[in-house]
Amino acid sequence: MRMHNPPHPGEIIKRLCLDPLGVSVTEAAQALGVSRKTLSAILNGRAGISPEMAVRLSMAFGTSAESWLNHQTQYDLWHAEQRRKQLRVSKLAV
Amino acid sequence: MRMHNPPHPGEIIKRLCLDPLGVSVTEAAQALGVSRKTLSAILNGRAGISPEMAVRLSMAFGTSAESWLNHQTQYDLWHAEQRRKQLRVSKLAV
DNA sequence: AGAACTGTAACCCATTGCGTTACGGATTAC
DNA sequence: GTAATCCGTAACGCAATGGGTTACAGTTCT
Repeated sequence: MRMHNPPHPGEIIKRLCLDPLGVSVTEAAQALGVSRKTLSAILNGRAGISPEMAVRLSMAFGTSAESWLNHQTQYDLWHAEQRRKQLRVSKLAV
Repeated sequence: MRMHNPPHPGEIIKRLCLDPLGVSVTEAAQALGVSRKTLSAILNGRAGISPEMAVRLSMAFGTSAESWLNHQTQYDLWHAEQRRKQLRVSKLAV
């Protein structure tokens, strides 16, 4: 289990895609075919990357959709793990 | 991109966890701390594995939460990829 | 027959992804 | 100094989804 809070995938999109290309949020949103608000929410960690958005990212930036979704999974999982102790679950197997 | 429709994670839970242990859906739901309906929906592919459920599964079956979430990610991604052609996205990078 | 297990429909609730519209702040251009 | 951009974000609405409870029908086992 990861010790440190992983960055939300939005930071990664900004650092690895938008910044290097010098693309504005507005331009990127138009290219992705989503509203500026939707992309902004992702970039600022107020929304996650949906499966469809992962495919859009792969199409616009020539990356793998899987990697984006994995970033999101790792992020979600870390937060879920933080609440592990609050879950009352009995063991069914060793 | 995977060619064949991957099984929904519910099938995997049933085949790898419930069946080998001879645990009923009712028993497993109680152990997991969720309603029978919730587990049934997952097992029959009418619901996905949420991050919290992945942690529950890892607690009950001694498996890794990450693997369960990855199964779900692969499943979701495959279905999103099926609609890739319907997405109008412009390329921003080579 | 009776008990246990299962799938599932009908509701309710909270969350979340996405859209549009609109506003205020910051930055840049003229 | 004024106008144009760009950006974050609040306020709505809509649809989907995870989860709970209750309830009914169909199996299977005792």
